[in-house]
Amino acid sequence: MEENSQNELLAVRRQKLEALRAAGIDPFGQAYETTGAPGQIRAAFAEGQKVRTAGRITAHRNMGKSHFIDLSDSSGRMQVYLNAKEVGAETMAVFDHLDIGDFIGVEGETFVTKTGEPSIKATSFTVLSKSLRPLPDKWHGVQDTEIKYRQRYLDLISNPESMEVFQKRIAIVREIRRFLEDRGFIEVETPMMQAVPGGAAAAPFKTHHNALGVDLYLRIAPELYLKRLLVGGFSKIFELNRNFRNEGISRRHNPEFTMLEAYWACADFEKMAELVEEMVCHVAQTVCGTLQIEHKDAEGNVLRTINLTRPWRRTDYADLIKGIVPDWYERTPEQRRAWCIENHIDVTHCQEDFEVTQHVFEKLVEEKTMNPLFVTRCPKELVPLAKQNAANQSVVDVYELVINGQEISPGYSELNDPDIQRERLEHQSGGETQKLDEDFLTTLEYGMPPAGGIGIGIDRLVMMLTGVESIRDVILFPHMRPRAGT
RNA sequence: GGGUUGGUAGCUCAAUGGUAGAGCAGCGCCCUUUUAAGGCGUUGGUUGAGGGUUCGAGUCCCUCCCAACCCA
Repeated sequence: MEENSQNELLAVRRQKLEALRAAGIDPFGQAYETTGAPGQIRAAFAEGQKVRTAGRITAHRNMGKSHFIDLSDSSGRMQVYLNAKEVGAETMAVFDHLDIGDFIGVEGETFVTKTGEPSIKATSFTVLSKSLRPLPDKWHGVQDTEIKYRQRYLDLISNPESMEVFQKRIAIVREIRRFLEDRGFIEVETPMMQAVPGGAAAAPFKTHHNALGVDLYLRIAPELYLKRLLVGGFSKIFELNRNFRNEGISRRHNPEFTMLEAYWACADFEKMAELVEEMVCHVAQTVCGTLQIEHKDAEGNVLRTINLTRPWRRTDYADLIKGIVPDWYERTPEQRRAWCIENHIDVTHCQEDFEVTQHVFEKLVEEKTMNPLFVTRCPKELVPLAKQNAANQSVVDVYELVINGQEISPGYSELNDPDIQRERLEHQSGGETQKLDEDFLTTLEYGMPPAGGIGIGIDRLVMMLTGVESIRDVILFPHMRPRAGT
């Protein structure tokens, strides 16, 4: 396939490459000083300015003796006008060897065309990089999901809406950092390779350190190390980085994903809920400019609007369950299972009674909750690292924040009693349990201040704020099965 | 892991079991303010891979690969 059809398109570009070289022009040029990126010049446009800019040629409109080209990069697009009479025949001969996809630098003066388009009238241009392969369709861009994910650069070049989502993601992460730092939290870095993969219940990736001769695991959560820092005297810390879980890939799961965890000494889960509420609203207001987040389908119809207006609803876990089945907690475990079967909720995979209840919660509360909801005081079995409630030892002082039908953020009053922590970790039950990190338990014995802690799944937060349905659309390079030859 | 849908030109998409097409891109020509520029002409295919059924397969059957969606 590469031999025939593709090669004809490639051959033409290779010929132009050689033609440039024959004309004494380096097709892969040097540094080029600019007065601004294409999108910046367009955004701050003023007529009659001498400017220099650089970018990729993404469109070419040939009028005979004059040409219009679009130069683009992540900043946006700027039109360049090239007139044979003004730049001369020699320069136009060089221009004939350029293609859509090439990078050039342009020098000229700004003006507005008679159709009102801000433009640069080029006096000269410089070849910065020859593109040897054709770009995707200029109008439809890349539609093939496989190409979008495997060759993200093509998606970014040709699909402005994809570029916009990633720009928003970058802004969201930046605003979260700014928000936390403004409130006195400092960002720390803890190990991504851990001897005991703790802090969550998940299958880890295993690796090996040759010099030490030990197996290590990519972290599934930073929690236990951040708590070691609370013991060490830090009182307001956060880490915003990657976690790794060796589990299935789906619309909502990528093997590596970005997590924010923050800890605040002498705070509790209620104070953390306040913090998260403020933070998400700050980010939405700053990045999206609104607290009403519209999710649209491919045709642009609004599917739903998520209303982030404060205050956010807070309801106890048990009350939410009772809202579905009022006498749920008066029933026996067998009766609860029977109710699930009657109501077509598959709980065959649930080993323990609390898992049955949790499954009902996930299907009938979580998945149906679009606007923010803090689910408070969850069953203690679900959260072995949180403090038990003083009045009701069967629940823990936590919230689970649900937005957009997904768990976006948990927040705890952190368990700081080393003996209870040991017991809770040793007596976990159900399908998923956490590893026992002896070194962490020893650390707790030195004394950890009471603290509030939160986690926020950044990918899911970005999905919620940008209205995309798949985690792959908010991760630049989502994991795919490797393909031979690529 | 199970189910559904899909894979055709560089890209976006067509094609009752009966000669594989269009638009864009490319190439050639015309055009000095266009913007999915326009007009005329033109190149380009092992239809994801491999088997099978048939006079004849992009299309039907089987196996495999890749992807998306749903379920677990």
